Amino acid sequence: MRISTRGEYGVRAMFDLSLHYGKGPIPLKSIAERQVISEHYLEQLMAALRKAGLVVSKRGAHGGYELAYAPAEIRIGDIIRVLEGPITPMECLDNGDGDGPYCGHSEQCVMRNLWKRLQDSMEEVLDNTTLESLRQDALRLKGDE
Amino acid sequence: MRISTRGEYGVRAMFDLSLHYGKGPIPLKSIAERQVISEHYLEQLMAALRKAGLVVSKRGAHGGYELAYAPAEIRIGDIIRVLEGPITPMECLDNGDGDGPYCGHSEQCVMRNLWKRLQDSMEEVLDNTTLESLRQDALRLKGDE
DNA sequence: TCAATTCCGAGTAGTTTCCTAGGAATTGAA
DNA sequence: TTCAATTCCTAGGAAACTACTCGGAATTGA
Repeated sequence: MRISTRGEYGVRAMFDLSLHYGKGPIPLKSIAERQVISEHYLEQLMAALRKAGLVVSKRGAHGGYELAYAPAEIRIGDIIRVLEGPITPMECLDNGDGDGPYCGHSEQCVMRNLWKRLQDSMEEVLDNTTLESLRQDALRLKGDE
Repeated sequence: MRISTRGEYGVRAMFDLSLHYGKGPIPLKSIAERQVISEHYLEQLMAALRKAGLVVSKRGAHGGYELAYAPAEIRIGDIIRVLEGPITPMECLDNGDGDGPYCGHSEQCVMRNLWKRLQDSMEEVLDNTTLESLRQDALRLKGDE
């Protein structure tokens, strides 16, 4: 039931980008330094996020990455799905058809309903939190200091 | 973000036991057959559940396992915690102290709050569902057929 | 005594995780 | 034109984890 470093680092990096949104491309190196993440590893995560269309990149000198949309448009769930795969506690919830080995048993449906409720509650949190809401949280926290 | 077969099988086995609650010990072999789970593997899971006090066992002929408490007393979260470890999307939420490498940064707290909300929503589902509620669901489903 | 059962520890193939390594391609600036 | 800064790409690899299997000892009721 853990989010791996892929998801964790990915969200941290995207949050970092959201703090620099509108200031042009941010080099991966600086993100990696601020967030204390292996540069080469983060590179792979950014590649996935780029292919998914969540960030855009610019190569060469003064290149880097920036968010493809405003922070308010990017949900944490979107990031997690790219880096960790579907948000689901159980595989059978994923492939629309109920083709697990035991599906069709009433018992199985009871289980499926349970896992579905869990999935829904997870997605509710992750899809109702955007990079912008995190940014607001951070501003508020800073103000409280 | 997946529950492994340990958690899945464990919940299925415990649900199976709840359907036979009060009828004396149920041999592991019959649970494994009904649930189509490897006997030896399930044995290991039951050992963990026994050590955690969720089931009691009886050895020898006519032995088997039964729930240590009434189905209404056993939460799915209890089972998952025994078999999968703490229900938490991020390790830093687990060890009470915030001793991760980045804790203390306001940024880190923003992340921590996010993961905490996710954890809470997961625990809410898992701890508000008991074996008894699953049993009721199953009865209702059966009645609808 | 025997068959059914739990209990226990070891081993293992395959997958996943979290990286590291090295270099090609692109770009802006001096 | 050159050079440094950057993204992009592929490959590899150690360690941990997952989902088991195997074999046998101990216990118990008939």
